[in-house]
Amino acid sequence: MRQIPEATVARLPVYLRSLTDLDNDQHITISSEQLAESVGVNAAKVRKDLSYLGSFGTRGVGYDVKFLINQMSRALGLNRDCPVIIVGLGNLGLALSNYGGFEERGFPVAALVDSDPTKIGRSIAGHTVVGLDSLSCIVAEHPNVIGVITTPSSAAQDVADALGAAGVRSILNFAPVVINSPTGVSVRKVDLAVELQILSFYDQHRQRTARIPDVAKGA
Amino acid sequence: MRQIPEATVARLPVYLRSLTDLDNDQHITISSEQLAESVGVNAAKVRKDLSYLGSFGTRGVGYDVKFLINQMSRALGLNRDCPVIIVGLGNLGLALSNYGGFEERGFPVAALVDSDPTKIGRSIAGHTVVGLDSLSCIVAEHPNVIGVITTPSSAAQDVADALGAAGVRSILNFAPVVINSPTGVSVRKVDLAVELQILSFYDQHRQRTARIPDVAKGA
DNA sequence: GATACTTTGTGAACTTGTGCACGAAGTCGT
DNA sequence: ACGACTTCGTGCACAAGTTCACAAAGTATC
Repeated sequence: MRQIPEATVARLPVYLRSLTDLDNDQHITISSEQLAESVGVNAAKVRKDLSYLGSFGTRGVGYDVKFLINQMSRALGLNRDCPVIIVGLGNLGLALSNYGGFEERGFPVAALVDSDPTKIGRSIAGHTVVGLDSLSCIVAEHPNVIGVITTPSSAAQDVADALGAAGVRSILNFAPVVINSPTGVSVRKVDLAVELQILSFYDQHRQRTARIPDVAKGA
Repeated sequence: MRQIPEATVARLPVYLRSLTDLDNDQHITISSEQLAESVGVNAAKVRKDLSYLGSFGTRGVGYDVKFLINQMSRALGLNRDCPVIIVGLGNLGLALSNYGGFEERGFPVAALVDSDPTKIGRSIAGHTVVGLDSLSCIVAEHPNVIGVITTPSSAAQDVADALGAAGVRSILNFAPVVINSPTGVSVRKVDLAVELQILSFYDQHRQRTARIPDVAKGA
């Protein structure tokens, strides 16, 4: 099978969610047209994207919802155990630890980590906070774990390196700083201020340039 | 001045942060090469991006850091008052309300909104929760306010419509659902599960495809 | 002031992503 | 079984974004 384009990969999770909703609503099959409408893109794009996973559609009918969910989950690696470690228990880290959204969507919290000795040992949202030295242990137990960095910017690079050294292969970075990925580690960044600033830009320029670009790509 | 490409707009906030850091470190000027390194992109791209704002560099020297910060802030509309309204005080909404990161980065919280009568009137992080009917009042006081949706998916579209009707022109949506933008409103989406799923994909495919794409574009 | 050096700004090639349009392949009704 | 109809899969042209490469424009030194 050919290499899946980056733009397509970024859309697969969005399709997957729509499909899950449709499955819950008892839909058996769906056409590219319908799926396209529900995620807000072009139907041809949907078909092209899905075709990278294989030829799963039936002409004249559409795609089997359950089957597609299965294939897509497999492609995204969601049939494995996919826990997260939250590193940095400041405001945002605490918030995310108490936010149940991770587990709910198939990414259970494996551990909470902080370097502050006064925080280590505390219990937060059912987890006992451990130190950075416990990383390798955690990774040994959860080989596919994803590191979530919610430390201050100044600590982010060091934490990323520590995660990499401990064998973590994927990092989601909330610290507002560009991280130099350790070798073999992929990093994605989420930055709320950046999102707000982009919105601010388009708001300020709205008057002169009527067009408001579709900004779905922001995650 | 010509229309600024979308991809460039998404990078401006990242440049701005690097420049702010550099300014704090007493740097007076910076070359495109250095700035490129600090945000992890190609130097030519930096120059082209900055050239959309105007010809602010000096050949043989580079860019004046403070001047560039100024121009960029103006372009992003950050010299205005840019508050946010958080709508939906479930787990994530509460988390973000208590997270101080918004104000810290120039986006003070103007109000907390929920539709649940048992939540209205409560005080959270120094703000009294109000109902959806108060939206127009808030917008009247804060014309450039950005709506942050942290409701369950099922309520997101209705809230977006209510925000649009109240005069909000920018929305940041955390609900894992595609919103149909009310006319004249720009919407950006942040979805943590999507980010994790993308990471999961590349992790699973790492073995066979050595290349790990640089995923900086994720916000 | 002339020469060597640095760095910008941008035209042009190249890569990636999008959308159309249409043949292929299936279903459905008769 | 056959024709009408639906929908997929994909080749192709076009648009957007990236990178290269180099002239232009400045600084620094002697």
